[in-house]
Amino acid sequence: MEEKLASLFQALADPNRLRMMELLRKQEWTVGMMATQLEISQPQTSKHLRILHDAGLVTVTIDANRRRYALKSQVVEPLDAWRTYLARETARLDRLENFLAESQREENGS
Amino acid sequence: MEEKLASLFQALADPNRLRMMELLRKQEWTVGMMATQLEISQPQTSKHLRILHDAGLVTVTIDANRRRYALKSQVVEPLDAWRTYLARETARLDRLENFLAESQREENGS
DNA sequence: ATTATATATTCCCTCATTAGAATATTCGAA
DNA sequence: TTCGAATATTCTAATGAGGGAATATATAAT
Repeated sequence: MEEKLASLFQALADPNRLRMMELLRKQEWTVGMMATQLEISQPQTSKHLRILHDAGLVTVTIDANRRRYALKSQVVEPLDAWRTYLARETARLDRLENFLAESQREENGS
Repeated sequence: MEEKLASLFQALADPNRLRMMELLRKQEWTVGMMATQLEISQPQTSKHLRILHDAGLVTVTIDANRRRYALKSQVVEPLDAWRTYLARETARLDRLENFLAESQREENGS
């Protein structure tokens, strides 16, 4: 089990692939569309999509000489869970920084 | 944001570190305890725990010359979300396999 | 049949990651 | 202050991942 979960996280552990996942939340994408949107090369786009597909995170529909990639619906929830977590942590850190900045100002008596 | 999330997943994208996370769900652990439990070397244990700590997934309490590592409570939920997802997917695949095996038997008329 | 388009794959290079071994650091105990 | 236990760090070798360029494959259009 640990192995499988590790592969999953490995597939997600790349900024470009996460950007792809984000785009895929909204709609299906062909390789060319994605490459244009993300401003990365077509081969890179294909490679990253293959990794996501191998990890079972996306589906492919072959449509003539195009491939339409789509997000597996089951992935949305766990992905959101992490995004929520990260958003909360970031907010928490921001509040901490503000607090520390306040304390600093108070020390200076300004 | 993508960058931060990618680092998070990167930290989790290792079987040993996931085993650590699993152990940490139950209780706090010192480095030595974990090394023994997981049967990996002390330096490796320290290194992996450092990665988890740098990613903000665990906390450390310095206690004389020991360190007690604990899971940050906020990570339990998103981690569980993925485990649930994986369990469901595995179950789904198992059912599919069973179905295909059945179909095969029917074809043979046995 | 030939050509153009969309996508995938391969090769190569570079950089990151992992594990093991050895060493350094920290702290309590004697 | 010296010793031992617990932990961290460094060094090195092996493996893996990501990007660019070139090439291969598949399909539609002519």
